[in-house]
Amino acid sequence: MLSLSTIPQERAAPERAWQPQSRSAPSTLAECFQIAAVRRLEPREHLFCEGDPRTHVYRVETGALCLYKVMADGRRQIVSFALPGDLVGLGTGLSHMVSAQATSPTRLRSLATGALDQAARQDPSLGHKLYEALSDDLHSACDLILTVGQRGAIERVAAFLLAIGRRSARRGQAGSIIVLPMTRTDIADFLGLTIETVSRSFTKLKTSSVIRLIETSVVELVDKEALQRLADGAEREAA
Amino acid sequence: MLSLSTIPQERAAPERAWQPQSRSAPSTLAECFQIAAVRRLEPREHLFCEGDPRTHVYRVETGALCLYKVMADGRRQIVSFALPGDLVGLGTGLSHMVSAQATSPTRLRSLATGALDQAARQDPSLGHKLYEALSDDLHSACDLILTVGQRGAIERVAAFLLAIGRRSARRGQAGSIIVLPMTRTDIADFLGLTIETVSRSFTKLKTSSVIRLIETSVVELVDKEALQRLADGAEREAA
DNA sequence: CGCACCTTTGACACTAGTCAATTTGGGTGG
DNA sequence: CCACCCAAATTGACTAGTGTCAAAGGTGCG
Repeated sequence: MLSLSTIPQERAAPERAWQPQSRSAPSTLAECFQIAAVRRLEPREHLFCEGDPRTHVYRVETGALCLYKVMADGRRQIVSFALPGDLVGLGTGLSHMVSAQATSPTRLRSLATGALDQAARQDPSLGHKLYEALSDDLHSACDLILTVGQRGAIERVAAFLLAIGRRSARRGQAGSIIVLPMTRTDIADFLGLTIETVSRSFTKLKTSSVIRLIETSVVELVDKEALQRLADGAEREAA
Repeated sequence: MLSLSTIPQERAAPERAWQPQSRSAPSTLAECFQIAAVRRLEPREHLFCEGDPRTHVYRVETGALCLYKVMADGRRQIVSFALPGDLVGLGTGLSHMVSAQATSPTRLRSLATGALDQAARQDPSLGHKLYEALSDDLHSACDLILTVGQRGAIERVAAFLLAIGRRSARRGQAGSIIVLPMTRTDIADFLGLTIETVSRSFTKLKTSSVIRLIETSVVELVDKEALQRLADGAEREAA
């Protein structure tokens, strides 16, 4: 990460795209996005839908998006949550393979795929950064496959809370209090459960004093070790 | 990653690695692997385990691998099957994020990551191919998340058979007869089901004449449209 | 203040998991 | 060639964990 001290901050409305502040082409990912246009989304507003042409790559500044797929009969599976710092829209297809919708008020920056590709051609290390970001996405996807394929309801919720906790920690939010910038429905569609089961799982974790519900979307992870044990499936007769 | 210009040969078969047929550095992915060392794996033999240092990238020639993660208590989730033509071991981490095990007699070629990275630096289009392969893996992972998170047992098996069918078609195996180079246990661990449930689902599909079991691992997809409807969740009161 | 929407809680149904027995298939040795 | 053996697959009976349906709180906004 580089110093953000001198970065031109965008303010509210006009959101001009960029002014060529220096003649040198941007070479780092951070520099690319510093000159990128800002966009705001209201909760439930879509950034793009599955099948739409893939025109831009986005970086979440604040708020959160969910990336999801839907089946013909309406069942929805959220494949990942994009939180501040995350890139959205990577990949090589001509069209998006998932839909992207804000789950809370969200600010993000957008960069035309063409511009990014060109910058990557000029600077291979930038290309590597994109490769790395995609690799991280795949890593997260594998973790979710494990969770959804093997864990029971409480295990899934425990794993989810720990994962969100780790991500906020990596963004500097120390401490054991985490904010969930999404509804129970979103969590359910992410974990492959129903809202009722998610709600019941929260209640059980609360009752057993492993977590504390400060608000419905603000959770204190009181006992992370216990949460980890639950996520790993203690409570079984061991294998 | 260091340069392993003299690629480590696996013992066993003669299978000489390469004869420098031309002095020009290989530039396409296919060329890179044509000069790569061959390796053979027996069923159940591991190529690498989760956490092992990531030293090589592999391409499956014949046979099949499963890539999986295991939980502390032994539950296993297969994250993908690598079939002929597929690349294994991509990504940027220092160590593998999954284990890789042959599910049938398998022949593959291995390329040191350092050599591949170097080749990619010389030819950006090769780097793009790797990026594309990783993007495809992510795409497949998302499909599996949808399957495991939202579909019922028969829906999962139907979707699995169709996916395998599409993949063999892409490799030139036309027709509706597919070979499953893995056990029922592997299929179960891939779909997040038990072997009993997988077996019962096969039986139901067979009974309703949607598939025909030529051998336990050779299936004829008699009615692909019906299979697709099943995978999409017809049989529900529509949403 | 009251209306929506989200969340929580309860009662019941049903899918898939568990446990157990049987059948099938492939390989080995007499 | 056949008998046997082991592993994998199938089938059955029963159970547990989630989903479904329904209703009752909470919370925020107009």
